[in-house]
Amino acid sequence: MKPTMEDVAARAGVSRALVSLVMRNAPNVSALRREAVLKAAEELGYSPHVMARSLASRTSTVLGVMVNDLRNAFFADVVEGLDAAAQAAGFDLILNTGGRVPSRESAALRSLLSFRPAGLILLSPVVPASAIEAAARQCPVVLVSRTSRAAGVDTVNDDGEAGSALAVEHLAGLGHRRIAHLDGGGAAGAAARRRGFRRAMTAHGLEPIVVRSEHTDTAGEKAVLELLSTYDRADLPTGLVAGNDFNAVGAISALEDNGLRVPGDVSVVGYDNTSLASLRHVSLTTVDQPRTEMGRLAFEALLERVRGERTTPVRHLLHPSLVVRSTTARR
Amino acid sequence: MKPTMEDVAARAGVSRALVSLVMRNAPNVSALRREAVLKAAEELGYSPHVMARSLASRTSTVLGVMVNDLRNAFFADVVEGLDAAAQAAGFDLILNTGGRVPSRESAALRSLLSFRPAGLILLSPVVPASAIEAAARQCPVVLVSRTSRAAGVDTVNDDGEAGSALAVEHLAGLGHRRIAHLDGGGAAGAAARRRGFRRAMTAHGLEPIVVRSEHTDTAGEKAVLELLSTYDRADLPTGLVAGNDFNAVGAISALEDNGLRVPGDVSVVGYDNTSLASLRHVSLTTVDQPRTEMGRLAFEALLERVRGERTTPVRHLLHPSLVVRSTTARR
DNA sequence: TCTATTGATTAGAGCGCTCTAAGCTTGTAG
DNA sequence: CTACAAGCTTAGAGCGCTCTAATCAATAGA
Repeated sequence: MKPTMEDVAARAGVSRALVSLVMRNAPNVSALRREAVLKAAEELGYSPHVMARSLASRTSTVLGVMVNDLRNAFFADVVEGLDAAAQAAGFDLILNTGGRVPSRESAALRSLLSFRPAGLILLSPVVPASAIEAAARQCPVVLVSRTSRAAGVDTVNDDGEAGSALAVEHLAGLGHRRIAHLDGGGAAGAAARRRGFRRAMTAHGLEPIVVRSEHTDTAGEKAVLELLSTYDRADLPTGLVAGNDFNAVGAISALEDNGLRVPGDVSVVGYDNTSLASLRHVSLTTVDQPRTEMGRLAFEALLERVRGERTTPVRHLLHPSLVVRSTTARR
Repeated sequence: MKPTMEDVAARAGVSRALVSLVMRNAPNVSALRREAVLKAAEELGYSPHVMARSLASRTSTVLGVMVNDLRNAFFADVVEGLDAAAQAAGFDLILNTGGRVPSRESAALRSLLSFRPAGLILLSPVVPASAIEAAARQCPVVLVSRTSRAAGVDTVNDDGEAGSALAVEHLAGLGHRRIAHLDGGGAAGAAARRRGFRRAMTAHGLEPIVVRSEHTDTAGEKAVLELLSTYDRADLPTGLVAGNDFNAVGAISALEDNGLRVPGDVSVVGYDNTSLASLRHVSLTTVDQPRTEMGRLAFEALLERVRGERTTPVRHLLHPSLVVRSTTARR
């Protein structure tokens, strides 16, 4: 059995309360006793029991994190940022996945709440807003990649509209006029990207072409085939703004299979700046969001709430940036 | 403030102990009272306080998980498998990263242990064996992608030797005689893969060629350039067993840049079967480990220990399989 | 009718800690 | 010599729950 505070106290010849003070390194403990306690703790291999501490102090150092899919590199990066910030501030993460299934997410949420966490960070949850608001009544909640109007909920999002606009501006700047967007459908963030594309295109006096697709490489291929069948070669869009990197890579494959060179004939821009994009073999021009930073900001927002420094909601909208590589060229 | 068991008891007109029984759905509670308690709990939005429960029952439903890098898709997959199994069995994960830095990992370990978890699962930790054994004295420990001789420690590893052998046999079967391995150096699992390569080659009466490399795409490129500079075109290896998928993709880029076609002139096999490998654009023949399964097995091993069903260590060595795609062809 | 017996319920101690209020030393001033 | 801070230390209640042992009601057996 692990030693308890009582054991340490006995060995150091002091009271349990004093051990407690030393462990929380409170002031007003004489150096003599402090040393003695530390020595005893060391010898016994004592370390405080977080749960007991949490119960007694009515405070929590636990943050509940729900991520719908860890395999998605985006979330993994956010969690990394989150973890780094949390660890530095002495918080622990309890992690759950909901798999983008509302019922499973609800269960995951309940499970997290039963820890009475200091706060909750939900990465792109699909549960109804009412469930989020209910959770927010128990502890501060930060949403990543999802919006909310609730007062107890902070949000951290990347500006998908701005990202698409960046891509459009890049292509337009290179002289492209016929530019198509491979739309991500119902995927997270797809709507904003589509909106941004439309807006930027009309702002440049260009006709927005939107092809329905998905955030996968096979869908990217299919979308290109559809373009090829609806347009004459001469009228084919010369610029493609893909829904994400996978989608872009699929599109590139299909283009090359059909004798079109990238970026010689068609320029392609991805979205997400995944590790895939940076491979020399792929070398995809793409839009990058500050993912780790998003995790850090989410934690920071939570911390402010936990500390009671802020009660009004904050809505972070992070600026994406364009990473120019080898799949885009002057028209 | 969240309602407590006392509140529910008061509302249902029963004792706190009865509420406790209902919450743990113990037998020997009359349907009448059970209903009343459940109703009261529902109305108050009550859910048990896991930490208090854990403290009182002297049991834990928390599993500590340390992963050195979540961005690595391998670990993310393992954690997914772990999480699914744990959730199904009513366990919660508390997650930490150690970043492959021994000192940070030790801190992470300490932090996990302060939760008095039911068990610990360490993914490819770099802390010294003594630290792992110390942890194992406090609770069962399962190691993933790392071996141990300690009696209190179970291990789950993929058979890297077998994986490399699979790749060699595939290439040899296609008629290749000059086969080189792009070695992963000190990366996790690299040693086993190298060993397996050597062994399989000599078993086939072939001369093993090993080029020092790393688990990145740029290192893959460099390794190929090195091969090109040391061999005449006619003597160049016709088969490459890369350290991992990224490495393989880098190698392919370099080969194509130098006028060699894949798989026309050179066949390339990757390792890990990452999402990258399955992209049609890449379509890499590669070795797949059952990653999610590894997570599941790790949890299962832990559960057996927690339940006291087993006290002798178990060493899982999982069989990889070959996924044949388009980067390998008959010589 | 009385006592076992069984099943349902509850009182109360205790898990390992925190925290308030009280107690004990000193040292210094009156 | 007494009074009184100021600085350390500790007693003890309590966090929300579990669990043992005791209580109580109801039924069965003699």
